[in-house]
Amino acid sequence: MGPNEERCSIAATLDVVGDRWTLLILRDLFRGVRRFSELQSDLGIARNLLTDRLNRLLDHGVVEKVPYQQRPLRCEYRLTRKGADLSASLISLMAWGDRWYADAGAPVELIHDRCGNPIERQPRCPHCDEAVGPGHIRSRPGPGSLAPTGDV
Amino acid sequence: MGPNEERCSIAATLDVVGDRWTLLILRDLFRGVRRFSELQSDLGIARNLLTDRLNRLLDHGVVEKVPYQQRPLRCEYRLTRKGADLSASLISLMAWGDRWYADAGAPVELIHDRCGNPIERQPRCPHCDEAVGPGHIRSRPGPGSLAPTGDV
DNA sequence: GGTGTTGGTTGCATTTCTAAACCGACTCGT
DNA sequence: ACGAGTCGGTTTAGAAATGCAACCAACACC
Repeated sequence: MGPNEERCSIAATLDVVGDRWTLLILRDLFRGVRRFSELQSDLGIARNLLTDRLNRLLDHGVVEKVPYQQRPLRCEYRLTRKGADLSASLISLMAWGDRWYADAGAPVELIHDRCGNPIERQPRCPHCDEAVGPGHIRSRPGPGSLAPTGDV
Repeated sequence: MGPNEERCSIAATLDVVGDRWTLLILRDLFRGVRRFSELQSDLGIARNLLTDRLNRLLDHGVVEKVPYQQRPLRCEYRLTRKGADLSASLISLMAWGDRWYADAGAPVELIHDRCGNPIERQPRCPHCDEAVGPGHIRSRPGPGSLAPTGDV
């Protein structure tokens, strides 16, 4: 897109999943909704768009098609490792919605499967062993760039 | 939208920022790009769309207009507290892009301003004191809902 | 008075999205 | 064997969103 897009991982990510429907599809896949018709009726998305978005996700290796029955051959869509790895992003978006729009409290709580305790969703500094708020994060060029530094 | 949208914080969030341009605008605001013309040329977005997206963000209280000079009165756009709070989401998206698309290493590194160490961007369990991967997160109804449970 | 900068608005062509009909492969009931 | 139903799509036509370029207003500077 713009001149500064090439070296930005946010833009790279949005090229793949930066679409309202795509993100909602991924949310449903995380929730265990995996079949075409289930996704369609759950989301209320037009069928051609659902086809298009799923194919795009297949192309990018974010989901894969897995047969759940033969004769007639029917497949469901599952997150690949790469796709599952988006959970942190969806969780962050959810955290923001919880915080700013869920007046009655979070509709859903996320918990660690092993211990049952709620999960923390803030960036944190392992060195200082504390959560790091928006105002205390800086950026600097990483191994893959020469760009200047700024605040995040 | 679909039938299951009402009580989902992800959908609520996407209603506000679930748009490719909106997320890129927010990224730029985090990076310190604040003026209309800077945003326009940096992103390569059409001016009418930029106007529209900024107004939408203003309406939702995610950004605010702050004069940076009088005569002629000119304003820049700044993140509110609510907007700044989206940093965790953008950071997660960036982390995913870094991981799956930055072959040469992350273009940008995020560090804690106080100590200069890189920030951890994974959800974690404060109880077990460890990072929690995608496969080890479960969901259950929170204080604001009656919905059934599933995996995330 | 003419030129430049900033922050827009307007109008029109192009792209994308929605809704609804249609289709192929198959199963099941009778 | 026939008709109805399910699943996973494709096609089509109209509505909405987007992109692009031109225009505009307020001012500064010279």
